[in-house]
Amino acid sequence: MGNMKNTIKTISINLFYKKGYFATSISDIAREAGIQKSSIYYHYSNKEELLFDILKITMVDLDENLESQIKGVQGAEEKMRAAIQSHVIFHMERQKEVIISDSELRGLTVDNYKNIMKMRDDYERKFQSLIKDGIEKGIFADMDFKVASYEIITMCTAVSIWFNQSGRLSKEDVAKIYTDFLIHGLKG
Amino acid sequence: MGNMKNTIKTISINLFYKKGYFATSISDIAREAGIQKSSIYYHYSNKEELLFDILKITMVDLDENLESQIKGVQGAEEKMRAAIQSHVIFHMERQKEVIISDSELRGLTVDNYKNIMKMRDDYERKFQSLIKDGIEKGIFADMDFKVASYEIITMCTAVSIWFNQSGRLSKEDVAKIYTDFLIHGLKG
DNA sequence: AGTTATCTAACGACCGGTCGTTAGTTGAAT
DNA sequence: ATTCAACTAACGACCGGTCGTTAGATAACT
Repeated sequence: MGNMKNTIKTISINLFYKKGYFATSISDIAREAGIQKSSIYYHYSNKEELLFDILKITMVDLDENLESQIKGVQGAEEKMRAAIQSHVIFHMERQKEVIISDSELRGLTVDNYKNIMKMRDDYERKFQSLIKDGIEKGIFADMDFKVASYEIITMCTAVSIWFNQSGRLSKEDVAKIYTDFLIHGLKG
Repeated sequence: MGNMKNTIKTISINLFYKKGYFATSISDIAREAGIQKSSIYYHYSNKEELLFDILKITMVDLDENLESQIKGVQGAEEKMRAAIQSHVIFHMERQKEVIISDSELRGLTVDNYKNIMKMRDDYERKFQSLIKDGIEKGIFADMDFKVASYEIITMCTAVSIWFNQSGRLSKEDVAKIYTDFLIHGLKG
């Protein structure tokens, strides 16, 4: 699996997802990694840093994913379609990490919490810009763009909860359904 | 505040909401209630029963709310509007409890978990029936009714996360925005 | 007298984290 | 080429503290 630090991170993602951050002990992680719990502290200075590392990387990847997918796309509707698709597919591919990101923010101390929330706000504002742009161009109906961004992001984020990799629908199927549904909502 | 059992429940809702179920200790609850932690055990046989009590009542109320709001309403679209409005408004009025319901299911043992999930499934199926009905009558576009139910329910549930009682928008404003947006999505 | 509600006191288990130590590796100085 | 200091990665024992829970005493009300 490569180096131990990565092993610890991967195991932590699985355990935090399965049992939750607080219910997962350092001993649990060490046991699965096949080392003593004290050895964890060579790689991470405390439990929270481990959580923060996971949350931070997930947010960075999510944001980079969005930027790369909308870059170069022309037209307000097409840009929004790309953004929705990017968000939905990321949340199907990185299910465990995004579920941790949504449910374990309480494990962070103030500074780290603010750090993550800042990234979230920035990400949210990118969707709001896309909505505003579509409204100004008359492609989307006139609406409260902030509420619209919450509607879109929360709905697309929740796909991580119910989507089943080996289920009836492919990621592309789901992305298409979500995109069409939301574009109709935006066009009004 | 009435009897102690109710006081304990109300305090628990606030603490579970603010700090999370696992991070809230029986001592925390007792301290706020002004009693010793052992006295909690006179009213609840263990910590999980306290959580289960909160989750169960919330689900029962949510379901009763839905039934009473769609009862007597005529027409597939109008019935769906009533259902969405019922769900959204409940999630703005009972923010703390529904957030606990969505994030603390891991605190339940198998039997209690199954109990709650059964109620959730039943509730979900009621939305699916409404969608199927609208599709059959040609009012909604032809679509995957299961995915559509996930789209609607998860989006409307998440209103509990961002809605601010003393914010810019009233509950009725938000309900209207959500209902219109989703009906457009359903009509395609 | 009996019941209800609370108290004090303690329990065993487990937690996150620290400590001193060790074995193996690396890299520069001699 | 050999020596030696620093670094990496891990060990196992242990700490103070908190947790949920239980047992038994006690006070207040009916």
